[in-house]
Amino acid sequence: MNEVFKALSDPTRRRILELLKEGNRSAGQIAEAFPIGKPAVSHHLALLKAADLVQSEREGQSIIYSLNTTVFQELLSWVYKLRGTEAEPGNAFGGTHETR
Amino acid sequence: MNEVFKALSDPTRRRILELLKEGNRSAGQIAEAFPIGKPAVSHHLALLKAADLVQSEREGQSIIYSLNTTVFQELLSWVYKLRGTEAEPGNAFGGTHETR
DNA sequence: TTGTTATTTTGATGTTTGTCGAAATATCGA
DNA sequence: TCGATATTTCGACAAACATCAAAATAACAA
Repeated sequence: MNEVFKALSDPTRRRILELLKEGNRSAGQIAEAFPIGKPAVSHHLALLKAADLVQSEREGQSIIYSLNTTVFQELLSWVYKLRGTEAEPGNAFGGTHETR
Repeated sequence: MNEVFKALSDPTRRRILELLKEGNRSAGQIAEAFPIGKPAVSHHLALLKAADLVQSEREGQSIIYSLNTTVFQELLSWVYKLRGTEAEPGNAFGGTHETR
């Protein structure tokens, strides 16, 4: 979980996630969207992958990155615990464990 | 918002938040709960305060810290946007804007 | 195999960060 | 005011981090 928060602490990495939200992208396409070099982006992607926030799959010469939304649930749980009100919905219909 | 993520990227600061969830504490009480010195804890508290994650109020010689849960809502919104399913509940009864 | 494209790894550099001890600031009680 | 307690600020330092240019790796095409 520490890796997740560390990964989210950098603005570039958060914008990479927001970009991947729009659709899967190759490492090169992601790099083009930022004013930093490809090695730097590659490094950010490695950190995001280590945190399990993204997945990667080779497709020919390219490597396609995509969001891995499963980890976001853990993140949400952590925030909910702090906030006190234990809503923590898994979907739009209500909580997974109501607290009353 | 960047300050929030930066603040959450350190394990000690996250544990401070979890400690304050149990109840308000003075800076000294917080420092006692961690194996690092008081100046370090004071620094962490300053970052948490700059991120608006905690509030502080002087009470005699002590300064009492408490959670400021309002910022967590922004944090939740950010995660929800990424996750795709726009549930984003403000309470236990459902979303603030259903997406269908 | 040779050359081209896509991506990562390496080595180096400047910046930021977490921590410390010591000093400074603030409040209270005698 | 003086002394004790509580907290923060200062100055310094080592570790971690983001970035770069250059080299290395991997897949494809000719």
